[in-house]
Amino acid sequence: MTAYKSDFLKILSDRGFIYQTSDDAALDKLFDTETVTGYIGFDATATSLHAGSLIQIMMLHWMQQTGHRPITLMGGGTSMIGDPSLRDEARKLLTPDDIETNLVGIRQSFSSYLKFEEQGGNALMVNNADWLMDLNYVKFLRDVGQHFSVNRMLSFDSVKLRLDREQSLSFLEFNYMILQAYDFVELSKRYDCRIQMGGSDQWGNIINGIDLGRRMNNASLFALTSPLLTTSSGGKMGKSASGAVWLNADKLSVYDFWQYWRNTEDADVERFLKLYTTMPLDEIAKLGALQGAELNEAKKILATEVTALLHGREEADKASETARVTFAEGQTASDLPTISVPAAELDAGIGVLALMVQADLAKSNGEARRSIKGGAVKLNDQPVSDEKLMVDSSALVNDGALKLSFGKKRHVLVRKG
RNA sequence: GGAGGGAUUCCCGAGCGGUCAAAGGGGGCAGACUGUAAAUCUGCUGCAUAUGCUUCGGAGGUUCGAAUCCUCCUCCCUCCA
Repeated sequence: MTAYKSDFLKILSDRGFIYQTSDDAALDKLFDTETVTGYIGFDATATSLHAGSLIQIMMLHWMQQTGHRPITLMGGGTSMIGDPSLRDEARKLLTPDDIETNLVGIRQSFSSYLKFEEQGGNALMVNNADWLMDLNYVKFLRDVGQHFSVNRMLSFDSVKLRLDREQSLSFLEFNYMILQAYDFVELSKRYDCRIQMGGSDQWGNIINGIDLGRRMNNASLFALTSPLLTTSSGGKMGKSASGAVWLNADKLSVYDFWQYWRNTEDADVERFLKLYTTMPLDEIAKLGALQGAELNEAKKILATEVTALLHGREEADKASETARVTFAEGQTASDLPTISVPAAELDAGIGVLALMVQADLAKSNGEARRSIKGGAVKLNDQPVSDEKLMVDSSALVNDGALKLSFGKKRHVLVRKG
């Protein structure tokens, strides 16, 4: 890596965000001398983003921190079509209303990292539905389609892999890269957006946008991609016990979010500190140098810092304290994720299996039953061996709550509600 | 348009009339060991439960009995036009 002069690229490079750029020198100069507008595209297929998108979000964050203007492009238009790659028959298409709801949810987590206009910042959130939905097919083909060579499109990895593996590739999907390229050009026209960032798998698509921009408007556009993140043992980022690591608190409690980062593998701690926190690099180096069990301290800091960025310092500290009480002292902390069971139901007694499901510790009675057989379930720290066990109000020992545990790490408090 | 091949549980992939809720691997979860880590080993991995129910692209049919055979449909792939 060359030594960058611009603050933005220097930080990104030092912290491990950069995989590839389209023109190192020119890009560096651009960021060093101008206020640059850049964007990253996101799906609008769920009401929340998850940890897998966090690296992209952090890039935008740094962009704004170093004086530039980040744009989050929501794929409202492309989400309308639905991703054809998953071939389980006709996935339910998202309605405009669904997408609108999703955008609201997603915006919520973005605002932890970026300052939008109403927060006194210059960040923008735009939706590609604004220009994609009204395209005229013939006009589009003439204006845009003429610039694409199918020969070349076929040579892109995303396409080639599919063809080589004899998997089907719909025409619709084939067109995604064109739409994405068009997005870039449209943004450059509307907002003078100069750079598109994304994961390294997006390289081909971004390059297409650059070419298209040059051909249509003689614009000079840039690409920057980040490495595709996996954990050291090869797992995908953003997955955990209960599924995706959602950013919105209503989909994943702050405590569980904290726990996700707390359980980072040793080998990933330093890398993650650089990518997902804003801590100074020299401090990170110190933490990363810790060995063996001491590394656990670094993991706690990682968890708290990442959580603080998203949910605020106060919430992060609370999660950290809850974890300390739970694990270090073996006590029952009152801030563990909590569910309420109607008083009448609890007085009458409820089966453990049902309770497990209600607490979201099992997806079905069957799964709960199996976990009990496997010795994974504890009630108030006492192993549960009888799947028919009835739980009633007498189990509320800790301050009006009972603690239901699945494995060593997942605990839920049950209260009468 | 012609000829052939294929669609299996989260993924890959066996099965080719009963012993199939369906081999094996991956992934995921739990247990043991640890440091709330990794690696390793073990167990679990359709739903409900006391021998019940719903699964093998879809709809019918043959049979005591079908993921397995037949018919039609849908989608995919390869070769030829």
